[in-house]
Amino acid sequence: MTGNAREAILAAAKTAAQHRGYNGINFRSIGEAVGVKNASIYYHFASKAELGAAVAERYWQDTAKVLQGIGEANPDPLRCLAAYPSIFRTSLEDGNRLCLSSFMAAEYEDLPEEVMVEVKAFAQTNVEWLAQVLAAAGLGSEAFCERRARAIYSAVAGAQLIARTRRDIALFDELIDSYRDAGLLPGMQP
Amino acid sequence: MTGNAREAILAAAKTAAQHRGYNGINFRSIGEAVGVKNASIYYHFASKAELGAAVAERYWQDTAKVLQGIGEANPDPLRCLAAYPSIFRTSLEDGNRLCLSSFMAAEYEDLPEEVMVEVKAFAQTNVEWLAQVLAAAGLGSEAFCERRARAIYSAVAGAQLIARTRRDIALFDELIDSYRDAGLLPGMQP
DNA sequence: ACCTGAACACCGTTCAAGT
DNA sequence: ACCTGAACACCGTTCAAGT
Repeated sequence: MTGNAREAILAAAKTAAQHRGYNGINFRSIGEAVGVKNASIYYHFASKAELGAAVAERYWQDTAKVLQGIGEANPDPLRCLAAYPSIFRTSLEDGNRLCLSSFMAAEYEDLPEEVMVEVKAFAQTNVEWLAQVLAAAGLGSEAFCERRARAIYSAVAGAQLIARTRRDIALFDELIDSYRDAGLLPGMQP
Repeated sequence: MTGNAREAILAAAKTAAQHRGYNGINFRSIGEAVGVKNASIYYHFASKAELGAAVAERYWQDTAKVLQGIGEANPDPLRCLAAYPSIFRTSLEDGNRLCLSSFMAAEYEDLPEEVMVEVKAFAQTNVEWLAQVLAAAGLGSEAFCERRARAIYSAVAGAQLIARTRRDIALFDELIDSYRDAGLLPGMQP
């Protein structure tokens, strides 16, 4: 049963971070949600920075699993690429949340180094997965695929950011379609 | 001479917001920078929300002027489009700052409605300018140009967000080049 | 092993008071 | 007309103390 409160704190902090970013992680609110006093959180996490890093770490690890699942469910690399934006779309669907990484990218001046490390790991996970799938689709050299992977990742993150501002999932879909029409994303509807 | 302290407060708040977002606007720090006590700021701005909205409003108005300048300096619409990303690049050059709008898009759950209105005006200004230039370049129907304008804006904003995280302007340039190679941005080096 | 109350310096905000 | 000091509730954090 050990780690039960720790898990609950982590879950509450993740929800808060996805809605309001690192700055939105509030020890008193989390304590309330979990059923402990805010001082108790320090028994489980040495600081807000450590809690934030733990949230971000788990976040990119979860995303890595989802990406792996997409790869396994879609033997055709072009289908994988078509499914990729759904990760970002899901966040918007689910309470108009922003990708944790984009959030923290915006906040980064206030971000402790240990949190930043995990944010970078998230981007790295996405880019590596995309580069690999682009290569499997035979779309170009290794260097080209990595370059294009970075472009896709940043464009999709931008689409999520903008769509969120308008609370408009249809706008997100339109932006992704435009990327596809323009040739940034390899063609094919999901 | 009236409005002198008001201007100084606005300038200090703008700098803070460009580095740390709306949450980074700190009345005590701004008071110190301006040479007044934090309570005095309330004489000029009724609340942090009003100050934030004033900062965001001036920000999109300044950007509108820069866009107009690009249009006047480049009779060729394709040259205008090639110059567009420079607006976002300049922020990164100048202290690795993020476009105020992207910042506030990330923070938006905490953003007072009056600030949000100005953030949307910034996006609108960019998209309208882009759509007009795309149309002038004869790149398609009005509907197509507006759609593509939104895609360019969100992709460039995403590139700035990601490049900022790595404190790497070269990455920003590479992403923009990739967008151009892929066909999202009409071709031609700036 | 896990939690708490009380305190700290810091924040936005208010307000009565000063010039 | 413009500014201030003192107070408020709120934050992250610490720490001695409880079970």
